[in-house]
Parts: sequence; C-alpha cells; structure tokens
Amino acid sequence: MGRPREFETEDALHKAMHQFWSKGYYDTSIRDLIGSTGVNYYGLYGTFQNKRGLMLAALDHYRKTITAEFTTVLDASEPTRDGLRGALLALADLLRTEAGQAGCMMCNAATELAPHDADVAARVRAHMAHLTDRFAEWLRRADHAGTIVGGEPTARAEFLATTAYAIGLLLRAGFDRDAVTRHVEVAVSAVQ
Amino acid sequence: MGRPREFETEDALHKAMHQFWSKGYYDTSIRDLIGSTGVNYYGLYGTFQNKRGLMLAALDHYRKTITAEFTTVLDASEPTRDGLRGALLALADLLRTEAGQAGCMMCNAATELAPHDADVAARVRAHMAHLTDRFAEWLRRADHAGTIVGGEPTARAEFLATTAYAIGLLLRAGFDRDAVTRHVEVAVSAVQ
DNA sequence: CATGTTTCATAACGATCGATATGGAAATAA
DNA sequence: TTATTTCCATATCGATCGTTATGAAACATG
Repeated sequence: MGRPREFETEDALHKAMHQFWSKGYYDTSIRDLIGSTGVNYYGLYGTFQNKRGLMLAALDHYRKTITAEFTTVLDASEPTRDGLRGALLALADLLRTEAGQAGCMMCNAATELAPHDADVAARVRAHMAHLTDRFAEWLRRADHAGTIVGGEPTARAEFLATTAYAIGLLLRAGFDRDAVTRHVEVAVSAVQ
Repeated sequence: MGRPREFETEDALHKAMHQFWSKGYYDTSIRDLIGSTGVNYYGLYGTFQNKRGLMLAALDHYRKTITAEFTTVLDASEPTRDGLRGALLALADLLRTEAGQAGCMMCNAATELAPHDADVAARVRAHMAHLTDRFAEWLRRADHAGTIVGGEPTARAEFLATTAYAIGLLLRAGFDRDAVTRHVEVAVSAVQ
C-alpha cells in the first residue's frame, strides 16, 4: 500500500555509478546525483543511507556489470596472444566514455578514497584479487594449450592485472586510443 | 621594508605538496593547508593565488623533487636487470609514507583532476613524457651495453613507465612492500 | 618617536556541502 | 468516501567550503 516509488533501484544505481565514475566521489554532490538519477532526497537516503552508502553500492554495481562484462570477454577469449590482445582492447573500450576519460572506477576510488576508507579499500582489494584470479585462469588455459608457458602463475597474473589498471590510468589521464593500443601491444608481447 | 614574512616559499610548497599528496585535492581544505604549512591566508593567497594555484605549484614542486630524485637514481643505475630492479624498488620507497599509502602524486592528480582541469592534465602528461624519456635513455644504455636488447625503444619505455605508475597505484590501494616487490620482479623479468 | 609598508592573526563573507524536516500528492484499504 | 500509508517536492538545517576584509604587529626610514 501507499504511493509506489517512481524509480528502479538498479536503474538509479547504474546512473549513480556513471556519475561517480566520471566525476569522482568528492566532485559529485548529492544534488548532482539527484539530477542524474532522477531520484529525490527521500528515495536516495531511504535506499542507500547516505552518499557514502550510495558510493559503496555503486562500486558493487560496477563489479557486477562492468567488471563482469570484461571477465566474460576474457573467459571467452582464446588462450593466445591474439586472444589476450582482443580482451585487453575490449577492456579499453569499456573504460572509455564518449569523452574518453572515465578510466577504471575501482582504480579511481582507490586513489581518492582507499587510504582513509577501509570499506572502499576492501572492495578495491577484492576487485583486484578477482581480476588477478581471472587472469591466472586465462594463463592456466594458455599454459595447457601450450601457447604461452611460463613460471609462477600468480605473479604473471598480477602483471596482467596491473596492465589492466594502467589502461584505466592512461585513459583517465587523457591518452587516446592509439596510445593505449600501443601499450597493450607491448604488454601482450612481454607476457611469457 | 615592512614586516618580514615568516615562511619560506619552498618550505611551504614542500609541506603543501605532502598534504595534497597524501589526502588528495578535494579532501584537503585551505584550513588543512594553513595547519600543515604554517602559512596563513594572506601568505597562501598572496603567493599562490588560490587553492588551485597552490596545487599546480605543488605538482611542479613534486616533479622538481620527487620525480627528479627517482630519475637521478635511474640515470645512475647500471644498465642491467639488477640495476633496473634497484631503481624501481627505490621508486617504491619514494612513493611510500610511514602509512605506505601515498602513491604517485601525478597519478593521483590525474585520476582526481585531469579529466576536467587542462592545466593539471598538461602537467601529468609532461611528467609521463619525461618519465618515458628517462626510461628510453636507460634502455638505450642497456642496448648499447648488450644486456637488454629489443625492438622499438619508445614502446618499451612506455611499458616501464606504466610499470612505475602501477607501483604507485598498488601502494595507494594499500598493498604492502612485498606485493610491490613481487610485481617489480615480474616487470623486470618481462622487459626485453 | 612618528610614519609608511608589509605581514600576521582572525573574523567574516556568500556559496555550497551532506543531511533532514515538512507539507501535500498519490496510491491502497476499508 | 475516508483513513492510512508511502513517496515526491521542496524548504531548511548546521557545518564547512574557498575566499576576502579588517585591525594589530613588526620592520624600515625620517
């Protein structure tokens, strides 16, 4: 009973995520979020507690959508250098907006909030661990196929993960697609 | 004539740099800066125009001190994998505070401000270009010595530069020295 | 000592921040 | 229709933001 709410939680979360993603946490005000989500004070605070709660929910949403989209591509890519290159370039496209300056939301949050927000730091850490895990799985497939064989799998996976972070940073800093492509090329040829 | 100022510009800049470096731009208030530098409103605004001017000056100061300190180490390191490892580990020490969560100030600023501040973006870009240039010079020395030979020098230098950025990000995200050391190890063995 | 000039210390400004209170509109249930 | 409940729209709160104004303090010069 009562008046029905005029917004979908997932939809509001998606729009809030994009707002935080492109503008960052501090440079995004509650009024900005009300404007971009279309949800008013009552709805936002009732659903997400406060600004920080919305940010944490947005980070979780990022992992469930953007990160998941990349890991799906990675898991589906063939275990060759071509496959790896394709996955990393797909990631670069995911982290580019029209303006091309979104970057990786987890890395952005890590820079802005992690040092003094344990909950954000935990999510960033979980994201990185998850990413490393997927790269390790990919390397295992490559090793099994005999296309890319090497030593310690965890360390090599971490290297690929930091390559992914670097892609986000380059985009955030304003480098264009060509510069990122060039870096991906070197990283792909460097993995062994 | 007149009352003498009670602060040194360089000293104030150094303290402001550390403040911005560890807490970021938005999470640092003018009152924080007055507290950490010991300079009052009159001195800060008279010398640096406003908060943004102080940030830009702090970025320049960062390049003149921290970045210069690293490039000095890099230029002095022998052109071998051991030399490269030593330089990168020295960088990791430079980017660690007691709490170990400072990271790279240029990367932090890139994430927080570059997308909507052209002057910051320009400084970040200049920093990255400078770093890439120094790595390219190092690679040239290694190539000449025959220790590490490879193909396109610019691309390889960019790879080493992004390795440096990744070190900053890992530290900012709270990873400890061992994790960073492990990543450096992989990067060093990957460069060819 | 008096005067002029520069800086220091602090009060104050308007604007905006995150967050909450309020009053009416919209839906359900009787 | 009426009562009840939930939500929307907006006003408002105290706090803090970046910035500026104000008066006292510290020097140099006469």
